[in-house]
Amino acid sequence: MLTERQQLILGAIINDYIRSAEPVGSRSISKRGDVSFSPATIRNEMADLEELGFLEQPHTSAGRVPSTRGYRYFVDHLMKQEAATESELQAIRSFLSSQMMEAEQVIQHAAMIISNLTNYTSIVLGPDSVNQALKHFQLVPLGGDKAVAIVVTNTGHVENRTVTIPQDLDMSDIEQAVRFLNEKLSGVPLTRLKSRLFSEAGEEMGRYADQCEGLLRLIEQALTPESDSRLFMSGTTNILTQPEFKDVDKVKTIFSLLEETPAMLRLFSAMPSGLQVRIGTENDHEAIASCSLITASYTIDGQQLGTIGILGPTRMDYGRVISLLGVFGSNLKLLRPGH
Amino acid sequence: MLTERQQLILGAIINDYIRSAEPVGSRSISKRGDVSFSPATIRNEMADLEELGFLEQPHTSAGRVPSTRGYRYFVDHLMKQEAATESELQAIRSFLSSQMMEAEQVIQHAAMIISNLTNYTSIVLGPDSVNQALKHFQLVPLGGDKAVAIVVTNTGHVENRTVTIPQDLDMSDIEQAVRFLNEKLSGVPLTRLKSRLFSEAGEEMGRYADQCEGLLRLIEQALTPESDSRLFMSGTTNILTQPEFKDVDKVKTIFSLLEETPAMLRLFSAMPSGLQVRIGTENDHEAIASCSLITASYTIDGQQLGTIGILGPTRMDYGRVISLLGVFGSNLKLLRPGH
DNA sequence: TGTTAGCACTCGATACAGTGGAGTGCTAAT
DNA sequence: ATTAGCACTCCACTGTATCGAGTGCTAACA
Repeated sequence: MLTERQQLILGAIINDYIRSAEPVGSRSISKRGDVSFSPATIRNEMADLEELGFLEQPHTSAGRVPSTRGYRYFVDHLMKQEAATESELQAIRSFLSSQMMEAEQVIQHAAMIISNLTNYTSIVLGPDSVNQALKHFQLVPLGGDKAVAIVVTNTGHVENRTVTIPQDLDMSDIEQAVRFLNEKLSGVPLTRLKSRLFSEAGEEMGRYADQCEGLLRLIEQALTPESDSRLFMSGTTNILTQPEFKDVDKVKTIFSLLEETPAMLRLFSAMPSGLQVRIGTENDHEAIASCSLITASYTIDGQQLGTIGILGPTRMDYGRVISLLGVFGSNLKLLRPGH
Repeated sequence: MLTERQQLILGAIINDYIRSAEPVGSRSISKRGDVSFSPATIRNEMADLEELGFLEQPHTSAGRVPSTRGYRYFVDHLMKQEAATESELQAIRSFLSSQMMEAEQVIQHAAMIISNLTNYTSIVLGPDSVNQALKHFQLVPLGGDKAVAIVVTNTGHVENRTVTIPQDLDMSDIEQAVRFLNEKLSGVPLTRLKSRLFSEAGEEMGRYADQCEGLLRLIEQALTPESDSRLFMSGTTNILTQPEFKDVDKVKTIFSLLEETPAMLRLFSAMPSGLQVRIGTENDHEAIASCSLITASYTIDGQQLGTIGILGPTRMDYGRVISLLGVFGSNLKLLRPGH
């Protein structure tokens, strides 16, 4: 529906704006090598593009700025993806295949690298509990009536919490229960863990005594995952380097959103899997109405493990970020989770 | 060395400035109930106080602002500590004695509360490895040649890292080694762990085979603690609400310091134990030359476990923060670490 | 008919002078 | 020793003028 020339001009404007962060005028577009029309012609097209909703004018005598719709069109049709240099991509890829660490850590480090390369903020959402299975469970007594409960999942993720042991429980009973758990529940998805715990326990119940009550509650408590541990961010201060955020108040609203774990989880759960771009007001959250969020889900052996997201101003370098995130698109060959 | 009246006036000025964040003039001091002198008299005293280095003047016709030295005198001699309400203190105290969680978590939550109450940033430095002993060590195989190494200390702190198992190692050998470790090294301070590992292993060496080489290196790797895990912060964005930090560049330098773990560790290690106040340029780090850092070490059963710090502008409410941190001064009755 | 040169116009950014007021330092009176 | 009075300083604010980048429109042009 846009003419060739309109596309050319729209693309030129957005590319310029991404670089300069300042409204771009007809003159500067005309001086570019790739658009060989006079400023007047370009002005006409700009007026049309504005009428169509792709551009906006901060005030009458200023240049044009892309609108959310403009960016959207750009991302969908115009953008060149080869904006990331091959050496950058190689650096991340080699890092991902280095196999030095646990999957989650590798992803987090990779996100950190991207955040450094792009000067945007990166957010990693760890594996959903649906996609993790119990690998190992352990209770380490700490003296007194406290113990540390440790849950290791098949992705190598370790979660721990301190629990209080009811006084009427015997240590040997607990040890037996833990051994039983590891035997029977290893490999069970975290989400099903509790129901399986109760059903399995029910069968054995007859044999063991009735203090199982307290024991069960203890274990249930120990198995409840903390939701914040799924979120990992890096480069949050990069936001401060972006010229559009030199106003402290804007920064504050964004930061408070980032700090609010449940809101972030909601935000991410609204993103479908695969590579996804949410531009400005397309995000349901007002605090980031002037930001864009690009997410990519990463999978290992076909199993969707989590999501990595890049948050930056709407004027963000979409091509670059998308090609960088593309590294995660193909099935990663990281530490293979035990089946 | 300061006269009674000078102290009164200095105190009044600093208290006013802490509230208003704006240079305070002789008139406003004179109008306060507690200082019954005319503006002229106060002006004279102010000029003297400035000459002595306790006050500063942003420009000729402005009011006075406390200098680092002024704050120092205030903290050492003038400040009233009862600035925190008893109900606030009680809230924290009851929280600390709730015994619901592991010591470290309790401290972190308490720090969070203080940070919310004061609108400053709180930083918790976890137990030094000198003060932690091994409680339990475990290797959980993950499939492939990876395993998660888990170290539990007597403070209930859990640390984990993923390690690669050399192919030539037998699983049963590893299990035996882990059992051996838990028997022989439980209770050994983390700092001595490695040397003890080698000495103990040396004795047993004769009996076991010579693949100990790889095994030892594996365990050594697993026992090396991550230094970042000792730092915990909350309320970092509170900095943005302080009027002195409406300049983004200042905020940026502070944030980058906060993100730089080693620098933060250095900063904290420069603070002696007990309650400590570092005002403005007294901090060795330029980035926080306009900030004050108040730290308190917390001890449990006489054992120094870590440090809690509050970072705010030099114009911070010292009395309030110090009295809030005072809660940690007395020996805490938290989860008692196993002896 | 599509393109472009020309021109009047708009409007933010910048610079500058003027004003008001908060605050000071000094002096003289109490 | 204290304070009232006063001249002085200097920032913050306001209004005005200017500049220039950029626009929209019209008329000429290929």
